Amino acid sequence: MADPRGAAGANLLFLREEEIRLAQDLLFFAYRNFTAGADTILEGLDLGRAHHRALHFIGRNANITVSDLLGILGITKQSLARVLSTLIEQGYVAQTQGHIDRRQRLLALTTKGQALERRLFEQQRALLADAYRQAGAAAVEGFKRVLRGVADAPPASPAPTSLTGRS
Amino acid sequence: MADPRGAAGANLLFLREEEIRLAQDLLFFAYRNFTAGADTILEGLDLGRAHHRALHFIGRNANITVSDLLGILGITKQSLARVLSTLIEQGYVAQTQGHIDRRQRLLALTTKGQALERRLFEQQRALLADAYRQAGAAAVEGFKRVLRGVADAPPASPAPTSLTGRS
DNA sequence: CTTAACATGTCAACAGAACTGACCTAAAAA
DNA sequence: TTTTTAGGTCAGTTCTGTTGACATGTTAAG
Repeated sequence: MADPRGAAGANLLFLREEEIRLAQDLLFFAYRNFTAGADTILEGLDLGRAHHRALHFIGRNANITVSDLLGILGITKQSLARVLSTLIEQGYVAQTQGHIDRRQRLLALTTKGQALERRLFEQQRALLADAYRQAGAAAVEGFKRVLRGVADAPPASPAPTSLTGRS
Repeated sequence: MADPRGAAGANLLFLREEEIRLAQDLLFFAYRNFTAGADTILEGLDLGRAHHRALHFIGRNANITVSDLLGILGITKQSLARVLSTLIEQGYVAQTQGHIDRRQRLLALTTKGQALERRLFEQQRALLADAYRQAGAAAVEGFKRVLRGVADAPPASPAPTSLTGRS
């Protein structure tokens, strides 16, 4: 679909580029705003965003294994260990041994953990619900469609800096 | 949760909540995917995501002042200084004194800086363009509408930890 | 003209969250 | 029985953010 020379093509290209740059801006500011509220709550508890992420995904996947959680978060087990040990020490998360495979430590939120997770959730829910209301149902559908496309994209094509495309 | 009669209401509430939680997931994975490609490029240059952000906003605002950039990034000047000094040392960014107010140091990308910024941009452009294409123009409009709502939201309402059950 | 406010830079110390590398235990699989 | 897997832990490093204190020009106000 190359649109060689012609001011129309160049203009379209420009619009496209400006459109993408706008999206970059929006993603940056939106993501920051999205996390800011929860961060404020966490501060008062001596927890950080990493704790929130663990809490969130344990909440969404009760009795998840450590390695599955590692896979979702995309961090090393040493990084997770620090976060997880705080959450367990302070009673937000409980571990139980797997019955089928007793090497596994299944993770789940305690009542206290559920309460905190809900408090953090409500903060983000309020923000998103407002945005959803203002944008309308159709926009929300589009929002999710595009976001899903970005989230499910392949793991970054090789930077076209060299010609050695293969291995 | 008490489900006082009418399962319909509770069900709607459930759907709403699941919808929001899904959006939390999507935002997390999308944002990570979105930044991953650029991060890979930056690694090879001994630069980090913070450098990318500075590069991006200087590119979008030629001759921006330091304090305006600080305002956009939302970090301290000490944090920016570290990042900025690397970018200047390595010739990605140039400073010029303001003519109206000679205290100001106006920031702009050098040719080398523009080249790097473009390379990083292309990586993200490819990702977004694919998602846009698959989702369709209408979805893109909705995407931007919702995102703008989140980005422009007020700076986090006071955590409703008290009993003020809201308005 | 002096003084206060402002724009910017810088030194030092510290925290959060990621990383690598090495090594350990217990349980499951081969 | 040997090897692999799930998980834990110690130690050190990097990046990016934070405070606090202070220095240097420059502009604006008295």
